[in-house]
Amino acid sequence: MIDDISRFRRLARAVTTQTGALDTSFLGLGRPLGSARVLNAIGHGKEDVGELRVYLGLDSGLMSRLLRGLEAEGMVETAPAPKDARRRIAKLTEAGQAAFAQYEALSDQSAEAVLGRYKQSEALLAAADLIATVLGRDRIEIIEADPEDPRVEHCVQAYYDEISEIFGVFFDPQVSGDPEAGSLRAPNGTFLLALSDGLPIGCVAVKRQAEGLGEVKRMWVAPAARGLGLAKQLMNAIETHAQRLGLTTLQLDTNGKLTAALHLYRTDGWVEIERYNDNPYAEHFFEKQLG
Amino acid sequence: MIDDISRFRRLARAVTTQTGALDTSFLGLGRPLGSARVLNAIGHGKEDVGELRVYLGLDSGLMSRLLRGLEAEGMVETAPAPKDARRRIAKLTEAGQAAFAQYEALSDQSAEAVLGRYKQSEALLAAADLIATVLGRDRIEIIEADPEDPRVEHCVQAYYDEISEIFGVFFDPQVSGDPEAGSLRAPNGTFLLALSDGLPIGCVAVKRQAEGLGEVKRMWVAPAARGLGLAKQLMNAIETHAQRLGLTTLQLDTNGKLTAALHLYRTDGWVEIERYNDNPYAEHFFEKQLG
DNA sequence: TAAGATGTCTGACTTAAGTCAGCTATATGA
DNA sequence: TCATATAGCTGACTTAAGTCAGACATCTTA
Repeated sequence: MIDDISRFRRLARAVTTQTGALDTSFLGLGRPLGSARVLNAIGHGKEDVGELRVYLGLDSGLMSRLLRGLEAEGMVETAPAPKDARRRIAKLTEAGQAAFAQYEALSDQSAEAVLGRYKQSEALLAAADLIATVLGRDRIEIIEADPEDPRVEHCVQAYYDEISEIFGVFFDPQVSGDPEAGSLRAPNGTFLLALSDGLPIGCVAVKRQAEGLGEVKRMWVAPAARGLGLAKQLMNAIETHAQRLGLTTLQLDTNGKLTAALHLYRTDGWVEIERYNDNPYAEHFFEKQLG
Repeated sequence: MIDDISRFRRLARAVTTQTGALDTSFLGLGRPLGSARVLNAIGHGKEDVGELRVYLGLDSGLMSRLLRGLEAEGMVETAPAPKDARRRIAKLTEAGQAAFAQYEALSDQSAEAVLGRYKQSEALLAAADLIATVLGRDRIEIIEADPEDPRVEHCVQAYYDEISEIFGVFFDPQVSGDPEAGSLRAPNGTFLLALSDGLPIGCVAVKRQAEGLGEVKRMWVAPAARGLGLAKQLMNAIETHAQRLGLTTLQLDTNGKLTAALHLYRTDGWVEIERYNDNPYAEHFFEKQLG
């Protein structure tokens, strides 16, 4: 009755009821659900026909017909892909974008209706982030991003907020942007961002300090994504990128209060070394040889 | 990009992807989704054909045909309702129950797969409860239940755990059951239980103290259901039931630490009165005239 | 008890969704 | 450059899903 699995299945029912209602309302716009799904997927940036097919799980014949229908309606235009003329790229026309905007507005309304009627919506959103991230853990992507990308800035801001909180000191997030931004992009470094269905949930950066020597910085995982092994994934990814930048040794500093981080470094091939900088908040220093 | 509505919509996508996968796996059992839905709804206790139709949102013709199909398969038997021979009641046969059990096993497996791969599953479950309850707020039902119903006991246990926590004292939940159980059922009182899609999320009881005088007890709302106005709904419901029991005045005691409760009573027609018992944890005493 | 309402069923549809074999154009690699 | 693989398209299907009008039995109420 009140066992864990029932509790969790209840979530699926609740969301499905809600989303089912949305699907039905999608029909109100007069287009069958199949075409509506295709139109929305294109609107969300899935433009390659093959990718669309996989994403929507459709047969190639059906896909083709649905696209043909949307073309006849004037919602979509397709053209061969420049690099491979067998593949086709679908794009929304202006009318298509307008239709897509209508669907988006419907979805937003339904989300807003729930959020607006609940007072502690930050708690609700945190719960939503957690569940969406756990469910989507197999679809987390780690991408290279510019330090001035707003999604990176969101993570860096959260990172500074958090260490300010932990150390009871105010770390200036340099509202004008990360002062080290320049050294955190190629060829002197790189910034990696973890995305779960578009939401930034973690980051890590590396910065070249000397010939062959790099320092790992800005390691952060969103609260909703902790416990999924994302930190380890990020570290693996940054090591790979560091090697590509020609780095052979990595260093990093951290603080004893960050126990999860300490544990990760100690079990992931890092060796504790002597203090190598004068960062007053750093207590532990690590090094790892790559390759 | 990271606005509240996108964050919330992301949840719907994540759960739909997950549940969509389940729907597809339902097809693996060789029955079209429509019949599978009907079979599952019957298995979950929706036996009245009319209720089934509303619940699944189907046309009466389609409903009838799907039932006929399941009957032909030997999964379902229908019979006229005893009280109204126009209505029909559908029941699973033994074969039907076996098929239903297969679907349940599939659903459990998929929930278990997610839960099992996440360490802090209590956090995940709490988040799931919160979201499911908020989404299902319009479908919360308040029912009369026996004080020894396991769902009531679950709430009472949680109630005692919580006040033990708040007052730093151990309140004995009387493992053998609520000692006042007898006085919390008709004709001397009643116990109300709030259910959200089957999950108990709150309770309240009333107990006759004298001719026309009742006392409200065991008022509790689950953490996941706070902020939805459920306490007020429960109070309204218990007042109605108290009137039916012939009570004209209600009393209750509470503690200053329970600020939300205090605020509710003060704004819901209750008048603060003198201490009327020797409960050492009670600091405030209220009374309300009914009718 | 007759008139109207209700709940379900059936037949005759329409539409959407999905499948499959075979076609064409393009790319790839020995 | 020729065989083979790949991506998408088309025609000819099947199946599922949904709609609608009317039939019938049963209940309700004036």
